[in-house]
Amino acid sequence: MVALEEKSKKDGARTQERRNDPSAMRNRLIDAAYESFVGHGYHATSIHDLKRTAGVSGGALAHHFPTKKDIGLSVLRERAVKAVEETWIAPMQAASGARDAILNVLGAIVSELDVRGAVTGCPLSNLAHDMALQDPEFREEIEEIFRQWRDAIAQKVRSSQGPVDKLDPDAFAALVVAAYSGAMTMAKVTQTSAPLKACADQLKRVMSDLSIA
Amino acid sequence: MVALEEKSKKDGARTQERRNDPSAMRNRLIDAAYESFVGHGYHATSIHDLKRTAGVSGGALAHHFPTKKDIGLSVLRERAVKAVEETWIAPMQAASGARDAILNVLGAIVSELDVRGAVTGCPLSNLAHDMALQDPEFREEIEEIFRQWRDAIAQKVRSSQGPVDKLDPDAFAALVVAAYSGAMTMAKVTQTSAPLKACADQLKRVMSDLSIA
DNA sequence: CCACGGCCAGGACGATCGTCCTGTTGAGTA
DNA sequence: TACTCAACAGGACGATCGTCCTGGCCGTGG
Repeated sequence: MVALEEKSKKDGARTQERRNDPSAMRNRLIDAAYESFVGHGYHATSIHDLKRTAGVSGGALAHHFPTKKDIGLSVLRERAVKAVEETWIAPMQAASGARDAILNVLGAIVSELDVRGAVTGCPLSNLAHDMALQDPEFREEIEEIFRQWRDAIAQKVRSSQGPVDKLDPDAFAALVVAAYSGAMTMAKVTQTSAPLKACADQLKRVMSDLSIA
Repeated sequence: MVALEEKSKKDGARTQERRNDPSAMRNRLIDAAYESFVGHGYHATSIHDLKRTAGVSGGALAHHFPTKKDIGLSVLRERAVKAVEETWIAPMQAASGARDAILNVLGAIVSELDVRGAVTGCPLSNLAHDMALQDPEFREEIEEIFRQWRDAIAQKVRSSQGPVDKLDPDAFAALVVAAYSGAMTMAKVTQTSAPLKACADQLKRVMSDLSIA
């Protein structure tokens, strides 16, 4: 360390095989951040944790994301919105009836929870809880994602029910999102899929009684 | 501080008017911790924040709560459990019918949100999200509180419905808790009581259709 | 009244926080 | 090939984290 510089001793353990690939580097960073923010929380995740799990240097991180808030916003805008889109919005739009679409999504998530051991909860809900009140920009971003989520469900409910039904599609969509989100919170706490199963069963019965196709 | 000791100069700005009152000191600490943990989150709250808001010294805090985890456990056991008890369990047990009890609680909370400007969300849900996976003891404690909460609702539903109804009280209680918890998450994100109102309306209709008294 | 132990003030401690700085290397451009 | 700047490595920086230590004060049992 003092005078014995061994920068290229043999060839072993080079510092890094550096190759400039900004977008890949950026994606590694956001992916690691999304996983950690969802799994452990925004505040519980340190910059050092991200550097370690993503395997990047401080310089690279600072180059792509000057502050932690920048990472948080990018996670919301480029990962959270996509997760909701793939898990909920796309299946809703693709399905023929609202009832089956909702129950299928819930069933798929129950299966997924049963396969893997741990339950980390609803990603968006997790992010919402410790990011929403942290910064107004966070809150607005999350609010928009929730809105699109509810709208996709409400839209399908609207097109699936008869013209004379006096059910409010928006309010019912809010109930579905709330029930799922809250059930995932309890699933996270109990580390089982039981709360989600119970809510899915109840929603099934409710939709039958409310004549939602 | 060196040689010029001015411990009783006139009488102004004494260090502290110390009076040993351990239980009051402890309560101030837990109250401040509960408020901050619920409002800003467990990880987002530092020990220094607690010392400042509660107005206690480091020595006092270390005496009553050696570690941050100790504060967290005490907040769960001595405040969170009581909050759920007062807000939900007691009203459920006191009411004659499950339907009115649930709708009254939801209505009261909506009014409360409208009175004050900000929405911090469901206290237990907030605590659950960034404490449950932090420590197994946290998780078990929160799980037990959720269980008591659901049981109180299920118990009232059971005693409010006819003997031939094939509704599962436990599953329906899970739906109520999940819907409320999730609605409060959205209310926190939108900073309005609208999501909670929507869910309350839907639950009202659902309970009518399910013949829950 | 005295001594003793619980109670509490204030600050030190190493670790780690988020950010920024310096220097080097990669890959286009001319 | 020579130049240039974005992309990256590695570490320094002050601030703050959670914890613990020293020492003085309070109230109670003897």
